[in-house]
Amino acid sequence: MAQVTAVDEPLLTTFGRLVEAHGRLNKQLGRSLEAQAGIPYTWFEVLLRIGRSEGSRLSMSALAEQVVLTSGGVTRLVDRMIEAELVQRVPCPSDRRVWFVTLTEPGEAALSRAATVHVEDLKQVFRAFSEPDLRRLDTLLDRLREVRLT
Amino acid sequence: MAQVTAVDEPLLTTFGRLVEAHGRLNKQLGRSLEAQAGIPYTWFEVLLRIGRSEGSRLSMSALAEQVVLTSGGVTRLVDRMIEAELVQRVPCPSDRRVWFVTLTEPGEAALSRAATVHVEDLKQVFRAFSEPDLRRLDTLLDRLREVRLT
DNA sequence: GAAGATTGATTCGTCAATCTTT
DNA sequence: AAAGATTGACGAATCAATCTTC
Repeated sequence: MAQVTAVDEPLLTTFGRLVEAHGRLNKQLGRSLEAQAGIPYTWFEVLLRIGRSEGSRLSMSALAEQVVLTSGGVTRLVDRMIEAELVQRVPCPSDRRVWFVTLTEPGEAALSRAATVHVEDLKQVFRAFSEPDLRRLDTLLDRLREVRLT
Repeated sequence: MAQVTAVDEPLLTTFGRLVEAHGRLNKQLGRSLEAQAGIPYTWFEVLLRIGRSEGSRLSMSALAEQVVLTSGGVTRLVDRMIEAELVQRVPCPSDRRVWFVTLTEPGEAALSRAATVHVEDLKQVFRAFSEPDLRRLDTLLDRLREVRLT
């Protein structure tokens, strides 16, 4: 009879599948987006998060929180996107430590184009998933993304 | 009446949640693993994949496929782990282009320790999830990780 | 010539330290 | 002193080119 260790725990496999699913999809969808819309997936995330936010603007730290990067990482990411003229830095009038990031005109256009491309890809990815399955997955992931390790 | 664009597509949100859930959990669990077991999550993945494989060995390319990295990325990853004496490169007798990676004695020990730590963390993460929910999530992720974009 | 693996150049994000504003 | 943001030094993965073996 084989010894049972932590290595056999099913939770390990479930989490491994999350990592693998993310890795594979991110790679494939990222390539497709880059090829068809000309921007990396990270940029798309930034454009989308800003586009969906209250007042269409996000502070650097709010953006970092949403895209799950460090503040230093976001500073550099936004630098590159400003270089590409897709976003702008706008000073916050009430707190001079804060910078807002907003979309430029070409930024909005890029968001719209990239979203169209990405949605088509996602339809393919989820082709074989039923509506109830999709809703279940969405709900489970929504709960999962809120989890904090104490 | 607001205009409906691709930006409003629910699939976009579902995939965004996958990315966010992965990002958050990976960051937290990675820190915990590094702090308590002394190895990065990527190393744990490598150890686990090898430990679970037929004959407890994997070729470089099989490893790359499983951990979703490029072959160049895996070469460097394995280099670091050899440096730390957790794995070994073993030549394939029947095909001299191929190198197998196997666990060393300390590698097996590290796998076992890290798995224990990681499983405890995962129990916390999934604390609020019922057994049926866990099974559903596992099944959905398993299907998702197989998807290939045509 | 194709497959497996490695290497050089580059890119992107992290960490820790720093600067400014509150 | 704490919070928001940026910077220098560094680590880890990618891509494209290369080498070896099939």
